[in-house]
Amino acid sequence: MKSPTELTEAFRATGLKVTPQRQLLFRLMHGNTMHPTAEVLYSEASAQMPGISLRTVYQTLTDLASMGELRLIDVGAGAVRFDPNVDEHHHVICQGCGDVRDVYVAGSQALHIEGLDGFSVDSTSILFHGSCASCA
Amino acid sequence: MKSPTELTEAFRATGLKVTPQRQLLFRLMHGNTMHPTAEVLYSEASAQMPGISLRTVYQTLTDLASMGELRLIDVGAGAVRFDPNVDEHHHVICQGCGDVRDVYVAGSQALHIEGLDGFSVDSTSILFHGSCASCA
DNA sequence: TGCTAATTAGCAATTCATGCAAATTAGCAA
DNA sequence: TTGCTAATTTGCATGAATTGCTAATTAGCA
Repeated sequence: MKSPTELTEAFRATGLKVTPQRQLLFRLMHGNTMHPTAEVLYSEASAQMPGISLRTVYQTLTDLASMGELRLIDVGAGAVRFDPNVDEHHHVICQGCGDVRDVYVAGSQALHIEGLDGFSVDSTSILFHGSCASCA
Repeated sequence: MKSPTELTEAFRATGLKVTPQRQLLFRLMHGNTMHPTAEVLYSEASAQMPGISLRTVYQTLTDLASMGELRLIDVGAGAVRFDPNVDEHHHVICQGCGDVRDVYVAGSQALHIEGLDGFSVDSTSILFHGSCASCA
């Protein structure tokens, strides 16, 4: 995702307001590799801005996602996670502790797929399930 | 998944009872390529067995899943889908109508993954997003 | 400084799924 | 065939995650 400064400009340019809540979330997400859920971000945001609402956190995150600045990750259990890395990449999740990491898969856009039955493919999401170094 | 007859034997052999509700779900799922949700199966089951409870449908499906007879598919939106195909395979989902198909990906277990950072991988789930022939 | 559309907060509502306890029943044994 | 008992089913309550709605607030511009 863009930097907080760039996002500020991009928002204003589109007629969107740059509120303190949004700025805080820009900062919390920028460069964040934790793949946090909305609840996690809400508690982090609350520490810096008591009274911010969970609703606003959800709102801002989904807004950023629909602008293409965040990627939503569904790991199959629990809440959706948000990822500021919007490059072509995929994820591993530790089945022990739930930790998620970004991974890069060579040739993930050129997989040989059988059984497409007329479907055309726009994008590919790969989720690897395994164990992290601590949980192994 | 095994055939209804084989499942009947397998259940009895484990001390589990073969109730009419379970038999119905065995039949509804066997060879089913629709990737139905629990709600869909509940309405199909209700047509043949009025009064069957949604709770029982969920219970039986998750029991079958934990026996390895069904695969759970999370497509990132809406309810979990159930798949009697337990071979190594993956899925395409049509972003228009939500239709899901099984697909086979050559070499999906030998992908070159970068950034694993000490994680070991046990299994891989690939979800392709696209459009089906009708929605294209 | 004021205006106005955008945003926030906060609570209700929804969706999907599981927990629980009472009533029922499959499968076995006599 | 009958009765027993543990397994199962129901049905309702509960829970987690997320969205809908609306009044109150506020950013950004004139």
